[in-house]
Amino acid sequence: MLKTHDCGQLRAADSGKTVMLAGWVHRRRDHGNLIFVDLRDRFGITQLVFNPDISEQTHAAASDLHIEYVIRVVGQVRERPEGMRNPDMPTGEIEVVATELEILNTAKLPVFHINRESEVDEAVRLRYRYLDLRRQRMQRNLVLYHEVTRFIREHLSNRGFVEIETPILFKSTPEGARDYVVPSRIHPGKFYALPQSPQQLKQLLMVSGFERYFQIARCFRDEDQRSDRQPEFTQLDLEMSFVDRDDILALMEDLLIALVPAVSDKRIATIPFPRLTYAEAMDKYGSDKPDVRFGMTIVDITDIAGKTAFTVFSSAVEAGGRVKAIVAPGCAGYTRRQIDELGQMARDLGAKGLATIQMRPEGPHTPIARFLSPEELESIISRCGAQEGDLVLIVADQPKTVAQVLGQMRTEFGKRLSLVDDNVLAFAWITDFPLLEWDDEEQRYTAVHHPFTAPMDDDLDMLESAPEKVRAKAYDVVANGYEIGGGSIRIHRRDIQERMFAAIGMSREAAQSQFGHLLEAFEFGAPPHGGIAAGMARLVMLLAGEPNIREVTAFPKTQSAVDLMTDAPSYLTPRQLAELHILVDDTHMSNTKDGDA
RNA sequence: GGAGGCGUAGUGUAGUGGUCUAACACGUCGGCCUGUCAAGCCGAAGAUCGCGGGUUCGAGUCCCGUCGCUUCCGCCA
Repeated sequence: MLKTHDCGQLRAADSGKTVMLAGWVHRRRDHGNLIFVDLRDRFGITQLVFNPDISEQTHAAASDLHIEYVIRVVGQVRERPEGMRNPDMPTGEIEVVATELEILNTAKLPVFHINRESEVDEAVRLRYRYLDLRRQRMQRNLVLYHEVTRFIREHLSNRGFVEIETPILFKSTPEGARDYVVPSRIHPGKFYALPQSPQQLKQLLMVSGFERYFQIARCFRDEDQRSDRQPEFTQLDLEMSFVDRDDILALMEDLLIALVPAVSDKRIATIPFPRLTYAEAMDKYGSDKPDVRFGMTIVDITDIAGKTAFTVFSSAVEAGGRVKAIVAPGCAGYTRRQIDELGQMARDLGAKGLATIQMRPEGPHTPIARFLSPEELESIISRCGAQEGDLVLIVADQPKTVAQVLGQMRTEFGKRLSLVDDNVLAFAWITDFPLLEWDDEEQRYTAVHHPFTAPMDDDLDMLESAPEKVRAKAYDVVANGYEIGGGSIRIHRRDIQERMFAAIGMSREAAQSQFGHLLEAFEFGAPPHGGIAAGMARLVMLLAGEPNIREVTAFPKTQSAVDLMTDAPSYLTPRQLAELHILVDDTHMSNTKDGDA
């Protein structure tokens, strides 16, 4: 080892010891004679002192040090003189008086500040990610990620779970997300697909009798990015046999309740986690991943509004729509311009318009006053529970649109009015999802969750007659407006799985060629089973209080799925393409003969 | 595929049609300095204002296009 101690380790009790430290020059304070160097390694920072009275040669060498040089130092630990201790740093009571200095490597000037937490353009950070990862924020976040992973592995291992790896080169299935594919050299024209999740394989492991499986699993989905979505990501994936829904929920809830205090200072809002059905969540929060840290729930005023003379309301109700409202506390004083901006936001979200009631001291003010009787207005206000000083926002439309608009506006006001506490994690379960939904584009039903999700027993006989009414044994765990994980009890019988494939418009032949292995496995004694998968980065992002998952990902890709550091994806050489039996359109070839190579 | 935001020295910002011959902070370089810890003081260098085109007597500033990053919608079994 080039060091006897790390830079976060030495204390007053170590004074007098001769030590060897190695790391990066974090800062240098050159007083001409005395030189102070803050030496940084992964574990902390220790102050070095170079004094010409101790070693003239070493002091002269220290004059040539620059930021981020990699050095090794030999010296004596010394308690700092009274009044010169730094209570803000763990090693602040000591310093190391350097007697020897070796420059292990020089460093170009970093393109951004490594020794301060200043904002830097993210493209620059990603281009030089190895430098960005030296900074405190990323060091802290990646260590947290590791702690979360380690905790989960121990927690589940202690409960009889076995971690089993499943292949990354797998089979393409057209259901679900777009696949990332890998050409086969040995089998011209054939492709592997990278797994979107280990779903089928973990179900097969249940057929194999492992009973309790988990995996910290890499997954790949070729869809557009979001602040909480990367093209490749990691899931905590788990599956259990001989369980029902509440067993999975209890396991996951126990895990999260134990995890949060073990790795963070965040407080869990409510234990046990609240449970909402999908219908309740959409009704009250306008979202299937509601932020339940604050109220402002959506109020249904369809019965009152539908009878008014305001045709926007009544015609929406006649068309099968709903009229709903949220109450923004303390916003009655909004200016005309602010109200107009809210109206524009509502239209941008898909509403035809936005009705408002400003609860002013002199009485309710609303642009639609002339369409409402005083009793109707009073009735709406009373239903919403609006008080003086509040602002009521009303949207009339099809249920889906109303939920979308008011749900998003609720989220906006949650931020705007600081109703959300960043130190709180408000977990909740969303249950009773619909099994299927109609897809206009494809002109068929598609699985809301995935086609292996079991229908509720009571709804099974509607699978063919009223597919949209069938509820699934599916559940999501959400926190602070993010979907943290989702799972279900699975189908474990061939006949029901075949009916499910038929319900999503899949022919027997297609089912056989794509999922024949699974159908066949179900005939060899598949136990009842179910599981859940949770996005690791989303969870760590919330634990770290970060605004996106790139901040907890070592080497993330940009929104256009590019790695700015390596420039992946890149062109292949003609020789590589030939070997893979791939013809690429001239317009999509590199203009250099050797591709990117 | 669509909508919005951003792009000015190494980094972060200011500049919203006319001494902008582009300012400030941090950093960098040179000098001084033996107790600093975001060290201090003095001085200096450093920017074809993302790229291309247009409007104008005049464009960092307005318009069009394009590229990059980002947020959201679609998409994400």
